[in-house]
Amino acid sequence: MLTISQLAATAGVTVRTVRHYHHIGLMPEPERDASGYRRYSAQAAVDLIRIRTLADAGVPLVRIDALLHAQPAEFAAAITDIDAELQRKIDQLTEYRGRIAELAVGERLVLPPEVVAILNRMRDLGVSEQRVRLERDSWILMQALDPHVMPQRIREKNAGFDDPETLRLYLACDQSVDWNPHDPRLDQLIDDLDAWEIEHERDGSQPGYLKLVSSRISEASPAWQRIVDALAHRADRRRTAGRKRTR
Amino acid sequence: MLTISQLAATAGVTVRTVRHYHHIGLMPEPERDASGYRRYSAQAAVDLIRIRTLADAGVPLVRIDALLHAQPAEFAAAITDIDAELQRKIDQLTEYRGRIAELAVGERLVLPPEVVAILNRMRDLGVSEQRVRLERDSWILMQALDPHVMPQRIREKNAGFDDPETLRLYLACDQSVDWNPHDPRLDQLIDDLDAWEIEHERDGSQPGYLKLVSSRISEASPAWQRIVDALAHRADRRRTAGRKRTR
DNA sequence: GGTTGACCCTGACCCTGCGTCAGGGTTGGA
DNA sequence: TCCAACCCTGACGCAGGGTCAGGGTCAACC
Repeated sequence: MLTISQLAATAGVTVRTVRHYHHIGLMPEPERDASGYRRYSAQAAVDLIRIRTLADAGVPLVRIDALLHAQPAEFAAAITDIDAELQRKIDQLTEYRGRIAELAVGERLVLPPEVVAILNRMRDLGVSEQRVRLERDSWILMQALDPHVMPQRIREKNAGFDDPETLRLYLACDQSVDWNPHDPRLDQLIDDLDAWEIEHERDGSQPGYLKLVSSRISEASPAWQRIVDALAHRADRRRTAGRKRTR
Repeated sequence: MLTISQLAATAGVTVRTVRHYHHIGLMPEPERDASGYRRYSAQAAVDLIRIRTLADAGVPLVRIDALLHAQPAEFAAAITDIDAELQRKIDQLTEYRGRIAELAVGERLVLPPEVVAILNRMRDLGVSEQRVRLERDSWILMQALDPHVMPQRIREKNAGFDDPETLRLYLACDQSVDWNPHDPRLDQLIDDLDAWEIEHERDGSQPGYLKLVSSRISEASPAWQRIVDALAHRADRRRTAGRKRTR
């Protein structure tokens, strides 16, 4: 007769593991001696080794009991099944590795290299780091919520930086971050931006992620909040007027 | 401002996931509205998406917070580390697959083909299925506890089946399973077995696993128990006598 | 016969990353 | 006013054990 630690040593597992198998019903509880110690037969050693053989092959404990009593055909089917499951997990981890490899540094964390290039171009143009982070976050949201517009936006953004007027407005906005919301320079800036939107046929309507973007911009600075609100208001008035005329 | 389900939908996770991240401190709890509902800023959406980008690449949640605030060098180091961990898991699962593939059917579950061949040879010789199972279990124990003697035992076993006297004794033992322990035929059998052990220079001493084997044999039948006990007793007497003579 | 160290027992919490109740309160539209 | 669809907290469950905590037992040695 064996004690629990002898049994465990025989199968190369811990005492805790044996008790765990009793707990989940994978092995029956053996007889106890006078002082309540478990006493195992040699049969138990054989059973435990067979269980471990399966467990060491990655078979989940819940499936082992059925497998030990299965006919060859069922057994083969179950093995095939478990193998497929293992393969699935391997594929999952392999995909993880692929993604991890792409997370090289910093902003590459989420964004494609074209966008990283845009952010670096902004830094070169003297845009504040705060504004660059906001821009980065806008791209993150865009990628999460509306990824198919990314190439288009990337082209537009680069074109904007190539156009002197657009660039001037962009940098002016950047400067205005800590202006007082009632600063008269803001009125001029808003007029210019509104004109820019009309010229570029932006109607100020915002699909999904853009609401989050402008929400973030408003959160960042009172001056910017005023700009966003004013532009939205004007665009809204234009749409209303447009409907009147076409009615 | 976003509700929790809007935030979750934005990042493509469940509401439960967001609450879980609050619980473990990965995301700070946001403001609550008058009725106690969580209210999220657009910033929270960005943060959650960045978290999920890492989580979707297999980064454990506990490590994400540090990673989000890491410098590029630390970040790269951590990524390398996590990648190694993923590779380790993949290797583990791949080894599982290899083992699973070897678990073709029934006795192949644990035993090398030579042993399976021995078991089949026993069946062909007319040995009872009970005895075959006992034999199989003996090999299982041997493989677990003393694997390096396997080739030797396999040769001995096959040699035994090639020898008519050994084979006769083997089959006689098999027959005796349900004899009464006081059956006079047992006395003769024990004499023959003892003689066989002397001739083959077996001294009846038992290393590790053999104790378990004979323990299992004894458990299986009272007649066998008597055989095991009698042989052990005689071998013991011989050893004592041997020591006396050599003293 | 007392001590010491190695065992044994049960019960319970810990890890991961959430899913899934249970048992409520809130909101917004028909 | 009612109903569906939200929201809240709290708790258990999963796989496979690890790791205390707080005790009892056994064997050997002094």
